[in-house]
Amino acid sequence: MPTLPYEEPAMMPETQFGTFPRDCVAEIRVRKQDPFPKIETSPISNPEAERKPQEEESEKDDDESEEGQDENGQPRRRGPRKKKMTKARIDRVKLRRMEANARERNRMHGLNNALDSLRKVVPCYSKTQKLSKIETLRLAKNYIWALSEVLSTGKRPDLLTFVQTLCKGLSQPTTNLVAGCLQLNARNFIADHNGDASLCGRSPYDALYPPYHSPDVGTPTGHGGPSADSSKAFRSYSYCSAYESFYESTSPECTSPQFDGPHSPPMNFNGIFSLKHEDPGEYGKSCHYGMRYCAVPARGALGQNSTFRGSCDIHFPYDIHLRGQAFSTQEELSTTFHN
DNA sequence: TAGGCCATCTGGTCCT
DNA sequence: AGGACCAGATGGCCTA
Repeated sequence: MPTLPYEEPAMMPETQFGTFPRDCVAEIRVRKQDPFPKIETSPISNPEAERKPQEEESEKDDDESEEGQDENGQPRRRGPRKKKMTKARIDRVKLRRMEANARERNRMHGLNNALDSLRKVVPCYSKTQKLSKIETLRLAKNYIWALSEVLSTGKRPDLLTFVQTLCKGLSQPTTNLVAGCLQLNARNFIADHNGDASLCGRSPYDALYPPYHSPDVGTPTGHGGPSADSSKAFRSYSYCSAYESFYESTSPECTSPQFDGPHSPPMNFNGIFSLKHEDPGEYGKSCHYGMRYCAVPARGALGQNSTFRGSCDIHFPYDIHLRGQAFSTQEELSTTFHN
């Protein structure tokens, strides 16, 4: 339903006051709409605001003032007499509407700023390819979930499972983005229509562990994104070698005895997940972690990862965990995250 | 051109 | 009374 411009709807409060029959809805609306009518009555108590418009007011107000006169022998309109919409009153309504619009704009800007801040602390951040709002929220939720799993287990995480958790419910383009962020071979990382990331195809990883297949792997919907076959944008390289060269250590998946497959991490750690944040502006100063999305194409040779490290401007706790040895205690892990 | 995403306006509702 | 919050409507922009 199209919204009405200021001027005509200036009648709105009047309508709510008396044009409608006195049914329940009308009464409720009358009660809820108090601010407007009361503002309208306020000029009455203000002689200046009231007298001036009467003298120099437009024909509109004249017409309104004549409504109750019944001067032409016409039957008077039913219902309570409408209050005059003087120029001052109209201006007042306009002003309040403009102020409300400005507040609403500021509110939404604040919300967007918060979303931008959120974009910067989730794994995939790019100034050139911003995640949509909904995808940002989904990824953030998955990220928290995945980190909660790290905290709850206190073990070096399974990268694949971590990525799978991150990508749950995300659109295909965002899934590709996350996969790119994490330097996975997109051919081996697709999502089924439920949004659950899956492994398919062959890779050195497959040679060690049976690939995890969703029983229903297909082209995901949403955004008209590329299917698994079309995700050639990502270079094909070994997940393990990438991992190892990137982290200068052996991939846990390549050495761990068993791939457990995806599982659902707990929603939180001990019922509470709190992560003390630095000021966003501090991220660039303190970050020295490697895995970060820098809006650069996936690199085949991740061994030369110095370029990634130097330009880092966000935290990536997952990388914090990967770089170091397995945290011995939950406290140590928490300390790291909180610092 | 259709669909997705976004910003903005707007009126309703709730809260202080 | 006034502000915050919310959701619907609308139009613009972008991309496949």
